[in-house]
Amino acid sequence: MRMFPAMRVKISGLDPHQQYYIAMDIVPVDNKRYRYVYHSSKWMVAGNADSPVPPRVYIHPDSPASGETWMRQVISFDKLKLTNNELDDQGHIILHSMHKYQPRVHVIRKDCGDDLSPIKPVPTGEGVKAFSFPETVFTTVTAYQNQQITRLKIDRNPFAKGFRDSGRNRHQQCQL
Amino acid sequence: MRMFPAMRVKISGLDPHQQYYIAMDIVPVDNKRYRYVYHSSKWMVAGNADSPVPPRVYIHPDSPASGETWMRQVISFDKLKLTNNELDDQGHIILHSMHKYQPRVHVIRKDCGDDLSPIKPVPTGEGVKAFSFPETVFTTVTAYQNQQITRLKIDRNPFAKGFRDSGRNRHQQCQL
DNA sequence: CCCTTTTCACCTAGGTGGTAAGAT
DNA sequence: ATCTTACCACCTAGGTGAAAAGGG
Repeated sequence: MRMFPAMRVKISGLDPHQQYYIAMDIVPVDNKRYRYVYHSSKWMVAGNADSPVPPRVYIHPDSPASGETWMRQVISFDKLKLTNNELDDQGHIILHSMHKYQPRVHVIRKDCGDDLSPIKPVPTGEGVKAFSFPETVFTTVTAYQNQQITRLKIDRNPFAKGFRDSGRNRHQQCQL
Repeated sequence: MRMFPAMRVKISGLDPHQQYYIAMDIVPVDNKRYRYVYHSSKWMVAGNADSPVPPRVYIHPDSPASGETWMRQVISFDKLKLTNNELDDQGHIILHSMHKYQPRVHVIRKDCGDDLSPIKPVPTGEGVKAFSFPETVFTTVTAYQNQQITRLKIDRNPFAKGFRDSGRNRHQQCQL
């Protein structure tokens, strides 16, 4: 499934005439598993993290493009897909439920991206830079723990419009 | 709007490790305008062609890719879009209605595709080859002239499924 | 007990030909 | 008279949270 809200970034300082790949991966914040304590509305440590999963990378679909192209637009990662299926073969990013994660944005000069692949770790070294934003750390769930999150999603995600204005007309049907 | 059925090609003889763009353009077959004569079920010349339109090229969305990748798959042009609006700014291919056209497939070695653009003619010369298939010539219309074409489209295009099995249940509605 | 999966109605987004109205 | 456009019901394709069912 997709992330919502999606990560969106603006980039400056690229060489306008150089080609780049932009990619995202998602790394564990710590070595812990969490549970949500309802009465205190807090995430609490609930043991050690599950075993690591295969590394996956989301390569932004506009890649490769020139620095000029990347800098002209807001770069959105709304098509990135997550799964908790460790055997996934769709190229989705694999995460454990009930763990804390940090998304990272990678800017990769085209000549350094030869072994860039959705199923290999992001290359490191010359011509590759990584950026992460602490305010984007999140905790994975399979069911919402927090009504404020549910409200945010229903109010802001266009695909959830069916749950706004909820009471009326929702269960009427027509048998022809 | 899209073409249906779409052009689909298989390519062989590429260098597996060379990168290529694949593109399509659509060129006039002759300098004539046509009309359909119903009683004889034939297209007849009905004057000279309208004035030329801005050149457009559909660059296959998998471009660029290696010869190996291109040769492994059937290459479909089903996302290509046509319009009769000469002022189109969506990058669609512009055609006159009631004219005869021939689609062409272009194979462009990556290093020869530097000035490849949806709004410029396909480059020619070394590293660029064009292919056309006479059986794919077609005549443009804004309304179908021929019931066999209508039937083919309804029977084969998944989006037209609503017109199959036509009589039953089509006009029932439910007023809540 | 708590977490996960499945199924559902309800959306977004957009591709069909029919039909009636519009244009030349 | 003939071609074109705008609108419509009906599809495909797939993204929502709720609720029920499943699982350790």
